[in-house]
Amino acid sequence: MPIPVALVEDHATLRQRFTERLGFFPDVELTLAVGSGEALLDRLGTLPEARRPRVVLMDIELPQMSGIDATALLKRDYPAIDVIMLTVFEQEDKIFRSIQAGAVGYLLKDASADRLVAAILEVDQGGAPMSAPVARKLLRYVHDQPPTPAPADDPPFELTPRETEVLEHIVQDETEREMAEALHISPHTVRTHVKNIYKKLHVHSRAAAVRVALENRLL
Amino acid sequence: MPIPVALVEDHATLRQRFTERLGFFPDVELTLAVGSGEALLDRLGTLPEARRPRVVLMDIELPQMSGIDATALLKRDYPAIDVIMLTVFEQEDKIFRSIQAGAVGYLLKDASADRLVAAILEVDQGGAPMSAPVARKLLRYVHDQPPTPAPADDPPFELTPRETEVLEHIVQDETEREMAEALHISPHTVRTHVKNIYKKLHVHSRAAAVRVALENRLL
DNA sequence: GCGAAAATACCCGGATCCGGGGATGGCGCC
DNA sequence: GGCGCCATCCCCGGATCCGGGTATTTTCGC
Repeated sequence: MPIPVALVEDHATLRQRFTERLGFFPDVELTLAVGSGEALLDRLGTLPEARRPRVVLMDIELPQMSGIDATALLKRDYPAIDVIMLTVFEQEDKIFRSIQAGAVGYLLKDASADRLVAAILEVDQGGAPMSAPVARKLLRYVHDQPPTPAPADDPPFELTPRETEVLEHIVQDETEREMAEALHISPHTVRTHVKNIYKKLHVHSRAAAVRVALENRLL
Repeated sequence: MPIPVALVEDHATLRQRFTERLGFFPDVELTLAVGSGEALLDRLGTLPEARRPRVVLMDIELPQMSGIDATALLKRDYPAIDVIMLTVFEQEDKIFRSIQAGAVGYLLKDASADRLVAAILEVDQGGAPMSAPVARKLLRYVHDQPPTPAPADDPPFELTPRETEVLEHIVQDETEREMAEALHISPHTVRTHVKNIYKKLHVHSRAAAVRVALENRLL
């Protein structure tokens, strides 16, 4: 049973080209090709569920309603339908807005027919086709987000309970004398704890220790 | 010229298996295989830049220092080296923590040798190899984040461009003398910039400055 | 009871940081 | 031309940090 696919592309000649390119593949069937997001939503409203596409190829640059806005509305009303964005070239801000609108794939318009069909199949099977640069951008986005807290059971950098306590005071920017008073121990003891912490974190200064602590959510 | 690759895997038999599997491919060369994150960092410290690996295959489950912690330290000290995480099965929380530690690839340990080498080549060319489920998880993460706000026109804490530059070097844990050399200015100049930065961030030490910079994402 | 790890404490000398202040020149704006 | 801001440079003295070690006691699991 071929996967029913819809295409949203405002240029008629390009719609024709896509129709021809997909026509040679038995695994997919272009059952709908429209020129705008509005038209897609209108048509979907008239189709019974069995006749709806499972995957939509959505041009990101559409007149009036953008492909991103159309994707958001589509996913709102038909969450089971997967959307692959089509664009001429990759723009980072639009990649993220597409994904946040609910697209699960992102392809260049001039991708080969093989590539297109492979993407449709991958999406239909729960994947998320994207080019290498797009994947790297996603990683960078996740990397730049605030750190995801680690499960508490994972002992971070093998710090002992007392070392963790000292590290907390380091992050609070206390001097070693102040730490000693707060913990009721000798400043010499604090010094030794600090040296051991530095060794475990592979750092050579309290500023670096603070950074590792915050970046790895040790506290 | 084959890509120099390092492997961090605590089980000797698995290290041997990886060595054998990669041995048949002329595009990559396993130049280093160690049993722990600590050992990797130690070895890297003794290697000149030309002899360092370009890609590291990092077992996520390592005794003592975890693969994630090792990745964070590795990226801090050797940002040009790419890391591919190896795991037995995909755990969502570790995927994200791996990426936030700086990994750019994520593979199952039982991936075929072809898949492994393809991933190494992809990473080396700026890609981010991942399985379909992992890609879908990334998309879901991005989708679930609050919409990305436009960058504020207001510079945070009113730091001047030069002060921001100095702050970056502070976060990199350089001494004031090192900063002076890097920026081609006098250490006295760096000192004045540092004092001005402290005043604007309302802190009294570089550790506190690092903390404010990281917590407020000033860089 | 034993061994290992953790916690504690101490010393030394060098390096760096910190905060107080001062100064000059360039640049853009009024 | 004057003003304010930015970037630059300098000096001083005190405080703190850092890394090299060493040692003893306490705690905990076996």
